[in-house]
Amino acid sequence: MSFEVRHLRAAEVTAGTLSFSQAAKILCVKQSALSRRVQALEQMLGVQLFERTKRGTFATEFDQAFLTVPKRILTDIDNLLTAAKNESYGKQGWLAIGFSSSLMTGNLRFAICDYIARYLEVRFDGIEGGTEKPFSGQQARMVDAAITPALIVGPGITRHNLWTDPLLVAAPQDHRLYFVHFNCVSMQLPLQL
Amino acid sequence: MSFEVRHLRAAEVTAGTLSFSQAAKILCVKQSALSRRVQALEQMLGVQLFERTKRGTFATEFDQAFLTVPKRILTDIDNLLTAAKNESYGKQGWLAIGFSSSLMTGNLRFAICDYIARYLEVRFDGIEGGTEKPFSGQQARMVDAAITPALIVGPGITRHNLWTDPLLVAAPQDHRLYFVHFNCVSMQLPLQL
DNA sequence: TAAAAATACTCCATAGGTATTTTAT
DNA sequence: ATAAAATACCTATGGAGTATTTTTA
Repeated sequence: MSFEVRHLRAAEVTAGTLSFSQAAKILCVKQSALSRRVQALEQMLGVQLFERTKRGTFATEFDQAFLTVPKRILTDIDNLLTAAKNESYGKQGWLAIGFSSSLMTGNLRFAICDYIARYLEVRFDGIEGGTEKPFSGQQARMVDAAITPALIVGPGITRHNLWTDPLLVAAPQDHRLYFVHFNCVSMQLPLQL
Repeated sequence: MSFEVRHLRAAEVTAGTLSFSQAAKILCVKQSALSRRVQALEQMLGVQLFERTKRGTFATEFDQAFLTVPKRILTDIDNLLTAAKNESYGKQGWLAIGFSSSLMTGNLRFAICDYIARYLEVRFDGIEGGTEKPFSGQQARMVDAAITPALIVGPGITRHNLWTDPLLVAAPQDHRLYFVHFNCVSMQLPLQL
């Protein structure tokens, strides 16, 4: 048997619901099918991910640590599909901003909404990542800029402090939209830059 | 049809060989099967990845940009499988070293072989990454240390120069094996540290 | 009783193999 | 003539549904 995306999806949803039956409903398969999927995954990994008692399903300690990686993989895949659909994308008028949902509140949310309303000709695409350093390395190349509390460094990446505490914007120095739109965002943000 | 890992593998290998026939051999399937896999992927993405002329197969412009992401996803998946297999792993006696295959030659290869032979009680697990900054972000937490020409920085990561040119070892500062075994590796490496 | 998970059994969808065609070198 | 890619056709593997069992609340 080969490792496939469906195994990761099964683990993800099951970990979310802590119930095979519910997870099966969400994934539109029967409980028996999902049960086997997770079993197959566990067998391939050689690790037990869930503890099944008759009064509930629990994630094992290992699973909790394990799951962060699949989450990122699945996010990557989702973004991949989205990005491909918008192939025209890389060309013009798009601004893809990566962010952690936990940051999308208060001033930041307001500033971005304002920007979207103000610059209608720029299509805005928010790509949500996990809560922890969501846009490192190559992923940073899928978004035009990332707003993150984590430290992203690398050749060709510049940062701007948004607040005095380490909340940064990281973007490729030579990015096509850098000079055109990025500065616009900066201007609109009611934040010290 | 659902998007699965095999589609990414097909695209990756095909982009590497620029030949469906060769890629099929590598993946141990028939040329016809691979051809259909890639077609299915292209259809799902709604984008042409390869240009098939009778005098060769070429990656489209989009594909070249596109492929960096699948590469990372596949590396993540491979590491996921490796790491899970060695769940006992995190506990003791394991040393997971990430490296780029291009580096695994000459002195470095010799040094590591020597270390393996000398410290039989330490199980060694090499995790191979791509040629470019293979072990960034979360990935760095899956290996005990990475040997890389790229600059890996982050909170809790220390580096040691192996050569005077920027070939570094990056490892979490508080890593359980850091003081115990990492220094041993250092001692055994016939390199200036 | 009800509800969740595992399992035996069956079925069929589909991924892959075989064979063939086309076209270019 | 050879070699690569696409396609039609067929096969069979394995994933999913159905039905059943077990156990707990």
